[in-house]
Amino acid sequence: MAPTSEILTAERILEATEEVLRRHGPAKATVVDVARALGVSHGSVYRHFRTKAALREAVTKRWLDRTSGELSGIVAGGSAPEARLRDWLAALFAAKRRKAGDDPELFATYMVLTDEAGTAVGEHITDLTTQLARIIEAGVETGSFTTTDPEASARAVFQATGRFHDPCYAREWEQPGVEGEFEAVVELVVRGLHA
Amino acid sequence: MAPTSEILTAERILEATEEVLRRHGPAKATVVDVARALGVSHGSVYRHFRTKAALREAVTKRWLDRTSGELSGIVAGGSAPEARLRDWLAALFAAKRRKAGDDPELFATYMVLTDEAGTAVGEHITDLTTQLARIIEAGVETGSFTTTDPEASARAVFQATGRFHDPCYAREWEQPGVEGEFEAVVELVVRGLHA
DNA sequence: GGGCTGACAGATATTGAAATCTGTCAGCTG
DNA sequence: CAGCTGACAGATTTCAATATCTGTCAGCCC
Repeated sequence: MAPTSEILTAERILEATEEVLRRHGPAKATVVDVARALGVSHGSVYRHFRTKAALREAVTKRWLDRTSGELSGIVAGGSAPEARLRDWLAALFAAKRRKAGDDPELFATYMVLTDEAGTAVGEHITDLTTQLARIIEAGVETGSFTTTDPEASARAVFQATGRFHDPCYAREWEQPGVEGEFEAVVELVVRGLHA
Repeated sequence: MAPTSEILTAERILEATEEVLRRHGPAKATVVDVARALGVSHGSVYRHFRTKAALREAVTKRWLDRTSGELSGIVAGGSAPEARLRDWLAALFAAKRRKAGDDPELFATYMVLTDEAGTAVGEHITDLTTQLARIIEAGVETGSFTTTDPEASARAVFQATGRFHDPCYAREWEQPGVEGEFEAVVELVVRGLHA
């Protein structure tokens, strides 16, 4: 519509794609829509992204990266490792719950996108478990935690708390009692990490 | 087709429905199909089940009950509570993995059914966590486990191991390394239950 | 010439008319 | 008369014709 006279860049295409996805949803968002929103022909979009799938994956990756960025601050924090672990898990839960609760439709859109995405989700999970591993390593050094393999423990902790961050459980995050369930699982897991 | 001369009973309808679901899948299985398989008119089916949804829910309930039945034997076993807990979790994982791996289409069918089912799934989960609570109570008595609320701990253990029994993870149960991941989570959880 | 356009072929999605299904019930049948 | 049938109304699903989209590319424009 508004033929913005700026140069067409991958970044601008990604922004427009996010907007189109927000408006139309994952099923009806077409690259023609994206091109129209940018005031260019759809051929130009294909100059920056080989396929529609690649474009969607790039949008997904951006979204996922924003989420891990929100958490990375906690890893370096100065508090005791056990408190940091609890904080990190609580922050992950809170972030996911907020995203799912504030705009359920957009969240559903990204659930569809992450299902399509090839490597992006795997990389995101690796990213998060690596953050977890750093915290656990710190705990091993201070003697709070005991484990022979912090990476493996990090994966176990991540998987054990899946109910509170895996999107497939999103609809249960608003039910009464989840807070308590979250506390109970975190308690179990933290105790399991101790000597 | 073959007009079995026996009396039409809810049980026979449920069996025929399972067969029709196995053959046609959840989307294309109609109550007309079920009636045809039994050699009766579809009106007769409605004499035993008020709606198609009620019929499907009854089939789902039967299937779920068969699964919990398989596990209940372990709860009463004579071994040490910790070993019993490990056995029970391993048996749950093995049972789910077998069902999903042997006949993926049928498993997918039941995933659709359980999504529709109203209370049946919740009751099934309550059933399983109650079994878990019995084992944990036994462990508290022998001093192996420490917890103020075995029911709550049972729910936490069940949720923490969700990745290895929740159908939404079924596709990951065949990937290499799951065994190890399962062991790691069970280890974490069992340690968390200790004093 | 680097970046963009727009027409094109094949694949995918939409649409609306026709077919099938669900749930009911008056009446048949043994 | 208890249990079953089959025709019916409204809801849902199928199917095929039609429209739109994806991905390519020769050529245009700045």
